[in-house]
Amino acid sequence: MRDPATDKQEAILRTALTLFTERGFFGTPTSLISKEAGVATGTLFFYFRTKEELIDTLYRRIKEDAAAAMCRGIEKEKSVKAKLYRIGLNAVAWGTEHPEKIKFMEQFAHSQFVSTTAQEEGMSRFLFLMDLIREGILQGTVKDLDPELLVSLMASSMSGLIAKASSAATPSEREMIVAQGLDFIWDGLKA
Amino acid sequence: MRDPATDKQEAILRTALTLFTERGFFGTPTSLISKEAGVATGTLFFYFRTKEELIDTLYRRIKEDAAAAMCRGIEKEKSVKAKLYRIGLNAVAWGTEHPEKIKFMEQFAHSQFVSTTAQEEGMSRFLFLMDLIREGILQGTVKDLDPELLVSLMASSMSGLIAKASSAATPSEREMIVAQGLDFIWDGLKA
Amino acid sequence: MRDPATDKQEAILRTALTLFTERGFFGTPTSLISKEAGVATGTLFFYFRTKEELIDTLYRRIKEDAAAAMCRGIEKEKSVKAKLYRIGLNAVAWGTEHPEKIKFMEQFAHSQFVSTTAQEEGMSRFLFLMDLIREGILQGTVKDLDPELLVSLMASSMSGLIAKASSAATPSEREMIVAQGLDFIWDGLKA
Amino acid sequence: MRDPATDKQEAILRTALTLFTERGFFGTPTSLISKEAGVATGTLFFYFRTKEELIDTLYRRIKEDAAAAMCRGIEKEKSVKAKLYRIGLNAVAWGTEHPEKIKFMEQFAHSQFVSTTAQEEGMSRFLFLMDLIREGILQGTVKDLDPELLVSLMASSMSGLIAKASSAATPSEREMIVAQGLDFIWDGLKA
DNA sequence: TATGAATGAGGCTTCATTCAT
DNA sequence: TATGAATGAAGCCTCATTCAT
Repeated sequence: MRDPATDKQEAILRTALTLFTERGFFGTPTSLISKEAGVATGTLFFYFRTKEELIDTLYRRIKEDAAAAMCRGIEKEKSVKAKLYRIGLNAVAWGTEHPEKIKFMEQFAHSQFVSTTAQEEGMSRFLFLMDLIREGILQGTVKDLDPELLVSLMASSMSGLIAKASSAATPSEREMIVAQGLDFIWDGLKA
Repeated sequence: MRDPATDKQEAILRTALTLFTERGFFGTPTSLISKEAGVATGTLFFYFRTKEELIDTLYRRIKEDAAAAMCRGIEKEKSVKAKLYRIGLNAVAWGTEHPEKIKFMEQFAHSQFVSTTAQEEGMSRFLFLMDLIREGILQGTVKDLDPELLVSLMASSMSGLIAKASSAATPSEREMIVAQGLDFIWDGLKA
Repeated sequence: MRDPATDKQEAILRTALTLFTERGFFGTPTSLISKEAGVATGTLFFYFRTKEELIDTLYRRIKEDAAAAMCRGIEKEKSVKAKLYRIGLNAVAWGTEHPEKIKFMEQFAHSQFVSTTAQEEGMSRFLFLMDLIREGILQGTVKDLDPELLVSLMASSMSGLIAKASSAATPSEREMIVAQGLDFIWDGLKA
Repeated sequence: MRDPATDKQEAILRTALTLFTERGFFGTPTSLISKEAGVATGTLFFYFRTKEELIDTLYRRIKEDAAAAMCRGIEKEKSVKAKLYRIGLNAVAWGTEHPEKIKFMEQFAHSQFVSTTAQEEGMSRFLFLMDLIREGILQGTVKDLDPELLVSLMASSMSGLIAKASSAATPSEREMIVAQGLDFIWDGLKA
């Protein structure tokens, strides 16, 4: 069923993600990636022309994955508030399930190393958040401020919340942290 | 008048900060730092045994600087809310005045490259924030939640706010962003 | 016909031996070795992870070579005395034919630089000498002293003899030196 | 009573000897020597213009010391054999008392690093050995061979003997080793 | 005499990338 | 597609030596 060629590419991406989060972009030689992935050095460069391209590809995949995860079930919610809570819950769930991906994204965002094209492109995937905020403003449930500012504040608090939630000792403790954190954010947003 | 020995060390630190924020830790060879600082290669390693030690030293300096800047004038404020606003204003002011330092700190925080000793040590400088939140809880003006969580949420939103404020086109626009951002944070915190 | 990969490794070893004996371990940069061997810098480190590993490998090869050379034809000799003479002749012949190898071994033996693992391991190759001495003692033709002491004395005189023989002007002079040197050693050993 | 200046020079020489034998010439930076000797980096280069000059000076001192030690009491002995035994005993005694000096000499002798001037010059101090051998030949007690060869054989066996004697567990064991070793050498030399 | 900050050439090694097979 | 030997530029760091004080 599987294309064996694609399998190698996938193995490289999977291994790269693990190693990058464990050792950083610069602490991870491409030779190590190929060794751990069980392919030859040349194979990596057959699928990705440069190390940077490998990193970019990884970035796009993860961003896509994150966006998809956050939207899940959002259409079932009615109010803007409920939708934002759903997004928050999804985000935290995804973040705690894939801590390597979160770590990768953060490393990527703060590395001067990488081409900014991928960085900007990725932003577009979160435009639905902006739309949601705008909707809330129109309805009068969200503060009538610059939507960009609100999205930015929301996103940054969310990233702090995910970090905190990931370090929770038990699932129930995590749930409480998430609930309180989402309240913080909503109280900050609401009109 | 100046101690010439100290001058060279300072020149290295100053140059390193600029280059690290422009090109990243790994994009900045030590040879470039010494050249730009106007000293010999060996001189850098006379003052800092390794590149890592240079980065750590820079980190500690900046953290210290940031903590001092944030506390400025805090004793004049009476209420917890006023104190938090003052801290917020200070933080944003410092961040927009020293964008390289902000950039450096973020890069440092997300780099697997660097020893975590400096990282943990740095945290201790911000314990006063925790104390302030605790005071607010006791007074009933702040939500009665885990203070660590609140500090974490506050700090992360603040970092988003600083980024937004730094990109403001005019001072008056910046002021507005800051005011709105601090309202967001306070509304999230308040009981 | 030749494995081209092995050829490069051999070229490196051959060049390294020459340069090490001419200029010493520390007077020979790895960059010079690779240049003279006609390979890239990286190639040397592809075959030998460190300079030390290169030196160790060279040491083991030479030790092996020496041991093999010394044993040559020994089985044809009957008496212990004849065997010892044969070994002595072999040793001197090998030493004068490969002065670089002798020089390398001496430099290696007296360099704190190098791992002692290779050093000890090498000793095992000369256990047959000990056995021969023991046999002579049992037969009553060799002094009944600690065999280790006798081997040690024999080996050290032999190294002096090789040095002297190598500096002989003519082959016939060399033969005479060797004959006299072996007499010295045998007279020292015999009961 | 002591010239304080001379004290520093002596401290440097003493420290250098220790460090050189422990870590090798190349494993011992001059900076470490000065630090351990308790002087400034510049001071070392005030007394010795280069590192090489320091090593050479050390070499000459030790060679002188060794020659003096070996001759001790030789005039009391009558026969050539007795004199050679006395020299042998002296040599072993000196060698086991000053293992660092032996180690230093060997390292020096096999290092391409160092100027050969000092090396050759040092040889002259042992001409008395040659004279002694010549005397033995004239008397008919020593083999009538090239005296240079005999001295060379004797010297090299002696160095093996010293190594063996130094590793003796008890003084009485050492004495036995030395007696047997000197017998080996004399039996090799005698007519 | 003595100091130690400063120098800079040079050493070892790494690693992204290529290319013949 | 896949391999892995080979490349060589470039990085970090060492250390003998100098010189102003």
